[in-house]
Amino acid sequence: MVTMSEVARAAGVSVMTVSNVLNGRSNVGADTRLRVLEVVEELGYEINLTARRLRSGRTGTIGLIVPQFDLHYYGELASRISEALAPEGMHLVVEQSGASRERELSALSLARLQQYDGVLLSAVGLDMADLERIHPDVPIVLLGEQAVPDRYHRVRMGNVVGSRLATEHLIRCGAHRIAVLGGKLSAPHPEMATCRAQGWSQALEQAGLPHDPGLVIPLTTYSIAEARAAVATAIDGGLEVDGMFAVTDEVAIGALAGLHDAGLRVPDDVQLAGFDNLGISEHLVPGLTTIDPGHPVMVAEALRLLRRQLEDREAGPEHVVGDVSLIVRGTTRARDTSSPAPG
Amino acid sequence: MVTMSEVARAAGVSVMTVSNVLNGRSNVGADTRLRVLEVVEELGYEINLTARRLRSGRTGTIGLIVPQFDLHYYGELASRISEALAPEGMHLVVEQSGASRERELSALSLARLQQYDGVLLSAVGLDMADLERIHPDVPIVLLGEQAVPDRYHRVRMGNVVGSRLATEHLIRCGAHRIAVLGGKLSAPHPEMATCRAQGWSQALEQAGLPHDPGLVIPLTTYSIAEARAAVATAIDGGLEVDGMFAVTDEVAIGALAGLHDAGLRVPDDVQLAGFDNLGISEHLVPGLTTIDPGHPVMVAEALRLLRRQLEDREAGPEHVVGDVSLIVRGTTRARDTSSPAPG
DNA sequence: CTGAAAGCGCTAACAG
DNA sequence: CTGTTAGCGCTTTCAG
Repeated sequence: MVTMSEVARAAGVSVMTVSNVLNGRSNVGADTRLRVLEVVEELGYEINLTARRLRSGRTGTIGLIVPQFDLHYYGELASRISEALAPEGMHLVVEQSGASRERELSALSLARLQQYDGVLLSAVGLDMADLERIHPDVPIVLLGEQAVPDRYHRVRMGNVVGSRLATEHLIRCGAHRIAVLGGKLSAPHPEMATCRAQGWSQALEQAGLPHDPGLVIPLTTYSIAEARAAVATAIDGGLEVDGMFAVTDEVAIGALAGLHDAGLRVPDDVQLAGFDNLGISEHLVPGLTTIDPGHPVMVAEALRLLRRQLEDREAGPEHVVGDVSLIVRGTTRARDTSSPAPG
Repeated sequence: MVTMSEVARAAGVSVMTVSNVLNGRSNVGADTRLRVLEVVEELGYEINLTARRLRSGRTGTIGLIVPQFDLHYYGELASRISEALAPEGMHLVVEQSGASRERELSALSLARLQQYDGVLLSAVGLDMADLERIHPDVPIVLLGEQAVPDRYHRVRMGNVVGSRLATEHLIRCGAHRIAVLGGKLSAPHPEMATCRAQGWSQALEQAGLPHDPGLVIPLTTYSIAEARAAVATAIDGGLEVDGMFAVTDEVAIGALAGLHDAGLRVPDDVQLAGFDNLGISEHLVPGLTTIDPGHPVMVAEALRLLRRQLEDREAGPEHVVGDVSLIVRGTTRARDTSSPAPG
């Protein structure tokens, strides 16, 4: 393990000069700089980031904490953020909180947070009280829908609007009985499933269509497998629908399989719309009609909020809501002109 | 920011005693321990992991470096490893190397590697020479197919066997002209695409079927979108096949869409098999016939090799190859008994 | 069972 | 432009 002082000795300079060279500071002569770099190369020296961090407090690393690596949404999110950070010379590391409150709390321990210059937190298990208790001195931006104390910076999607858009589209295309897959009518605090169910019920209400609890197919993990089983079971159990709004594309994929299991065709028997516009959604057969939450903007905003806090620790919290748009594909029919469009 | 010495002072003990309590060492009296813990709680003290790391060298963290977060295979891998590590009190952080050689090399800089107790590296852009040059003093386990210097510990899938199995199954089910999507017939060093193409050609050769370069549909990113376009283009360009072996499930998903674009039905016109058995593959419509690489065993082996090195830095390198198995689903037809099964 | 001293490798602050 | 001094917060080592 080569240290900086060994480099300094070999180059005949002080450690400070080596440090200055390595940090690109301009207070080093050109020839000295060159000699130092040669020795660095020669000895194969690499800086000890841990020591630098202990001394300087900066880490050069942003942490992203997500509930599960294997939900496609989070993989895409991580990928986007990582690419956006690279040009700024920062790098991203991703941790999985495992969706359990306990592990999420442990991921959020001050000890772990301190390892990052900033943290993007896509929490699901934490509630208001947990977040209230935490007083990190690391900039944090919350991604997602849970209710959070005002002092947190936060970026979230236009859940209600998007869900209403998707449901309205199903209605325009002729669906009259529309289930919500993964929806939740009430919860102690707003969360993704309740926000999206709200948009669904708003659209149905406005169109004078039923939106009773019988049309809600609840889910707990939002996995493809669970969604598939839930849909097949619901249909086999007598649920009659001609449309379905899935709260995420991930569960819409499960719905596609579950409807097929139940002997129903999409979009002929049941039309389907999702939310998230995953990369894969375009390439399903049929392509999934869905809501695009404007991923690039969301990522850019999240990083902007982080940078603001990095530059000014006292920056007042901002609360950004993304713009959504409807993406029409094959799981919904061409607009049914025989039935009057509402609104 | 509360420090250990503040806790010590408040508890009326030395920092060493606080350290001993926090590390669960047994050389502290029960009452002292209790008092320390009370003060820790009271002051909201949390250990500074950076300082601990600088002094002790241990980090409690394993790093996983993958080319891309948004390929489903890596998301699933990361999720599995993270869950397997949690019970051991270690935790996983994942980095994206971005598939470019440059960023992969930067992820592999000693500086970055030193931040982990061990590293699981799923490299793609690195070649033999790069890996030869690196002499990390952190335990590393390579996951994947690239040729690596002997001194590296390594876990890989049964690529050739699996691909042969998949192709043989297509043949048994009546396919005669079988393309390989994403295959590569030659490369400077073995890699996933060449290994899997090799299994494909072995099966065809043995059955006396064609396996000429015209049946190879090359890919560069192995993304769904690229695969879809490549398949549609190949078919539109006159490629006539009744079977297709996709080197990954990810590209098989693209093939499903591309074949549909080209007006071909799966499995009626073209049968399809993939490799990886992703979580989603079971839930496609039709379900994807694929090769299961035995994920749990691969993960367990990778962690075993890591532990071995952690316990004994001089542990001789091991080279593990996983067992594969064929998973038959709807993208292949029931066995075609009218055509003689080969072999 | 508890404590004092030393130092991990680096950088901030200042002196020359 | 370069060097010296001090110390980040912890754990190792050794002494009581």
